[in-house]
Amino acid sequence: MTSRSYGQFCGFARALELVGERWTLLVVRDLVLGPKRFTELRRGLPRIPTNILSARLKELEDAGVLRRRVLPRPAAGVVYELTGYGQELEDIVLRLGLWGARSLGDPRPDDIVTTDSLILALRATFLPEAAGDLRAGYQLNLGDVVVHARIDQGSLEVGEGPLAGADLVIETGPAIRALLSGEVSPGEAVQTGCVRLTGDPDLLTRFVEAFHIPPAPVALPV
Amino acid sequence: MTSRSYGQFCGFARALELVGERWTLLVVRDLVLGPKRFTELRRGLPRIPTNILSARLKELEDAGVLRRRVLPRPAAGVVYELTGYGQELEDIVLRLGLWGARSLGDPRPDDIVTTDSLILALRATFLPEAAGDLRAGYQLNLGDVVVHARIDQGSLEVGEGPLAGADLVIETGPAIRALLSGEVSPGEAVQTGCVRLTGDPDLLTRFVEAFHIPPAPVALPV
DNA sequence: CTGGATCCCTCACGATACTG
DNA sequence: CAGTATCGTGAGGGATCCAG
Repeated sequence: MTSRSYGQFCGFARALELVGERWTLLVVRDLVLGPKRFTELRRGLPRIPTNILSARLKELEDAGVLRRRVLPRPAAGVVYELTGYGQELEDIVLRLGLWGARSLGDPRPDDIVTTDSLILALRATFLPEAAGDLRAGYQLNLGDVVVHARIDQGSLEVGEGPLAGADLVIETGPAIRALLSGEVSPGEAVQTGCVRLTGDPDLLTRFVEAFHIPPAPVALPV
Repeated sequence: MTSRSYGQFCGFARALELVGERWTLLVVRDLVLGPKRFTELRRGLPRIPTNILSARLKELEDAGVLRRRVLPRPAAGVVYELTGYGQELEDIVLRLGLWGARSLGDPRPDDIVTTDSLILALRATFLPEAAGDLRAGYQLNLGDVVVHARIDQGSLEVGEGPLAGADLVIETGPAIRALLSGEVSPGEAVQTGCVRLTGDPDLLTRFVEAFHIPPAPVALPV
């Protein structure tokens, strides 16, 4: 146990002791969007060994970051949900995600995209001021992950699944990153075929204004 | 190498791949305050094995977070300094530090306090609005770590070492945490002797208003 | 003296299998 | 569905050594 301590009386070191281990913050990331079952967490973190997930959940519970809740009937089972203390990590997770997105090159062969990470990414990249008075409903299909976003005068609501009556449906792939970072313009993206639209094409321009990843710091090796 | 990947095409997972390993963010923390030599970093992280420090520095350099710079004469040697990209972690580090400070109980037997972590802690806990129109110079002695802070109408400047002509010198120990979190009032702290003052005692009240740790979320086990 | 590299040992992590 | 049990491996820990 003592091996995990950094030996410093320091809030930051303490934070790393609580949530700094491998996988831990990814569990928090997925719980930011609401309570989840063990199996749902596994689905969002396909590479995590179940014993590690068990261990992380216990550690986070001990740390006061999440709460294990036994559901009453009829939905019997167990869910894990962030405590108030855990929820305060949301802003940090979003910021760190935005920071990391700038180093995100192209996906490696086995990289996956999860619904939760995409929803978080949209929330992290959203710029209310840049959205201006935009008022539109988008559906975003990234591979087989489908999410939707409703923008209404600087407010954003993102959710899982399709959006009936979306003003624009965007079908794309990993190119989404280059699009949001400005490396590829909306026009180019459509022309090269890495983005397909159904609906008003002008709304794509508004989309990339509203959701933005700052330019990559440098060209990075794989 | 592949073992370090989380297998997700996600900015947040990418961030954890870059700076999520053990010790990594503590290195960043110490570099936030300026370029440092290998040996200075060791001093701030007494428990880090030198091979791990070497490895982390290389990884951070590859990640574009820091730069290795060979100093010209007369101060020959090598310093490590954050790149612009690395500097953008400062705000995240401060926030995470403040979050973790709320779970900081009493120091464990071998816990140390470093100058850098104390300076960062003051910057993280500073509330410009709460400082109001305060204008004062403080010297804070925590054990044998000595730092000083100058507050001037919402602006803060913190540095290492004593402050000649300080309006108040605060000598204390781990009790500083309970003081900043409001668990102990300034009056109690002075009366119980866990804080000793030299200068205007009323300035201690202004101090704990200006630097504040939100209350602990729950009582936590050691 | 700074700035590491090298060695070995250990334990946490990770993969797989299995259970209430 | 929600985990526990088992076990191998590799990253971390700690001491030591070396080059400029």
